[in-house]
Amino acid sequence: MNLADLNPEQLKAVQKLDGPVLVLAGAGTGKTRVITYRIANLIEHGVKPERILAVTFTNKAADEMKERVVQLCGWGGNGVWISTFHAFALKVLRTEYMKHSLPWDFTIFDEVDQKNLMKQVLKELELEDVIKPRAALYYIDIAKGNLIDSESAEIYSFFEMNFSEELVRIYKLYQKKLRENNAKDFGDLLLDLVILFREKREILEKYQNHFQYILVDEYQDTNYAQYIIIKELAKKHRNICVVGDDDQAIYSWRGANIQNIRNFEKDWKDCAVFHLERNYRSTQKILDVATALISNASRRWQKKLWTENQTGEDVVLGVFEKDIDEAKGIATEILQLVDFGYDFKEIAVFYRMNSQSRIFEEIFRRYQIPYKIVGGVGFYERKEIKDIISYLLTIINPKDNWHIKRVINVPPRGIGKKTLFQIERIAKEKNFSFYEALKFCVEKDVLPQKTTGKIDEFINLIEHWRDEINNMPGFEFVQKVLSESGYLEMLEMQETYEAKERIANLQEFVNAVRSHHEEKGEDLREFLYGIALISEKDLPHFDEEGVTLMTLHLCKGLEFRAVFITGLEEGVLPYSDSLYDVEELEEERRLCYVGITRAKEILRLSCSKTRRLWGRWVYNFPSRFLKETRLIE
DNA sequence: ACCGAATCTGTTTTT
DNA sequence: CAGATTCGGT
Repeated sequence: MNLADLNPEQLKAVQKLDGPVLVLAGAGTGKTRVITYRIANLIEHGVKPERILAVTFTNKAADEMKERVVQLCGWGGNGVWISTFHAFALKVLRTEYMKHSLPWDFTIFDEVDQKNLMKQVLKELELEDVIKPRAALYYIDIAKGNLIDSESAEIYSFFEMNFSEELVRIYKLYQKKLRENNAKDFGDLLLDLVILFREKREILEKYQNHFQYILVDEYQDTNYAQYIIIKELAKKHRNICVVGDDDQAIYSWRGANIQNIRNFEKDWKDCAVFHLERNYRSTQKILDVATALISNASRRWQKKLWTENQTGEDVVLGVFEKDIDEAKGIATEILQLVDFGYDFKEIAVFYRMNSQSRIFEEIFRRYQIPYKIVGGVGFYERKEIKDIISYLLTIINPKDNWHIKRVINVPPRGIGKKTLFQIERIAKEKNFSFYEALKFCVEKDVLPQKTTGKIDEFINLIEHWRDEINNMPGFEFVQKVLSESGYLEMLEMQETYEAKERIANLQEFVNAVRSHHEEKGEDLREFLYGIALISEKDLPHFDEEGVTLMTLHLCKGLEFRAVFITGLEEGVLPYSDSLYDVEELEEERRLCYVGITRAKEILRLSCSKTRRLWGRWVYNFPSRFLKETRLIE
């Protein structure tokens, strides 16, 4: 580590090791550098790496941080606890549950699982016409983020709306079903950690004592639960350093509370505050546009970003007739940039919603521009991937009543709806797990002979895999399950383009298992138990050549030499639902600001007069943000 | 039990 | 427009 790499403000933030520290870091001001150097500095001052905790929001940020810390401090850097909030919570919950003989082997439900479960809940309560699964899940997630569990007294006043009674019932049944499936959702991870800390003081104290130094990245995006977790953990040593930028708060819809960072100075009275305002990333002209836009935001910390970088190219606005023209225009410009010596992977295209990516895919293929889409339908959300994961979870966890139902008839084994219903009934009556009920059916011969035979075959298959799982490396085992289950065969028979794609995806999954094993030393079990926390962003895109396509939300924390921000229209950016809500509009502006500040040299904004949205042609006005940046009128 | 066709529905952003 | 769901024929 060389402290000469830092500017005066950065240096101060890195050297003030003890006590609460707030670092207000504007976009591109070397935030990550401050965090990593701080960690390195702590270690140099004799702090044991394992007594430092650094929390981030995405796995990608965590991995990057880890890498840079190791670069700075060598092998010792590996000991630092660097992880996302959710991964941290998961790790503590598993460890402590195991120690206290609580069910530690729960699975984590992803969005699709959550929605399916919620559908069941609503059906059972006959509330399908009252509220949609998505909406119900949203309210529950917000409740969890505010530490309102389904049994607490405040729950009634928390849901203050005309269907709060129903919501409470929904919440309770949803939690009951999660428990029955030995599962937790994302919100539970944080909520249950707080509950654990509250119920077992000695556990909290153990972690309080253990972590001498705590760092939090993107603090402006923390929700109440995360805020409490950090506050409690830091109570003992009071060495807490948070880094953030209220101008880049874009997750309020997920329960993030911008006040957490705005109130930090009140929470920690004697805290030191450092402002990072020197931007190292963008040209002056890009910064001017960003500043012009964000100066329209209210109640912000006054920051004045400055740079000694070059003036740079003008920021250009492109106005197009149709969305397809926009895509073509951008494609043309990308090819020009490449002629100028830019590399495809130094260029990014941002948009508000995933659905906008389609048209770029189409045009880029036509123009022979290599591209990679980040996000969208996540790799781990694809049907075939969820299927193989379900097989594996069924194999390693006999109590899993959820995933086994997903795979029992995929490929078709002649075990249909009626049979399933019977088995569920038996499971409920006898208080068996689904798997136990299956075995029971075979032993007692309660079902038609034909079906019994089919079920027996399935059980034998599972048992066989359970015997074999420890006899070979994880990726080989996955391959084995794929072929012995008949899943691969089923796809191969289809001989369609789509089926081929699916087979390729499964192959990629096998590779992912292998690389996780080789790089992180994780065994198959660990990999599976954490899989719901892995996002598309972490897939090995690596040196893949190509223009990056992604949503504005995903671009935070990244930078590119050239950036295109598309769809700057009223109703798209800002998004239509936010047009009449001041707070939401502010967040849309910040979202746009985040996108702009990713650009190092070239920034192009664009809008289209009409575009096909949800199957219809819609006519939009240019975004108000364009006026605010003074690029029009 | 299975498959394909017809019909319905719901549309942001994500750990 | 695409995905999920339902329905009807085998």
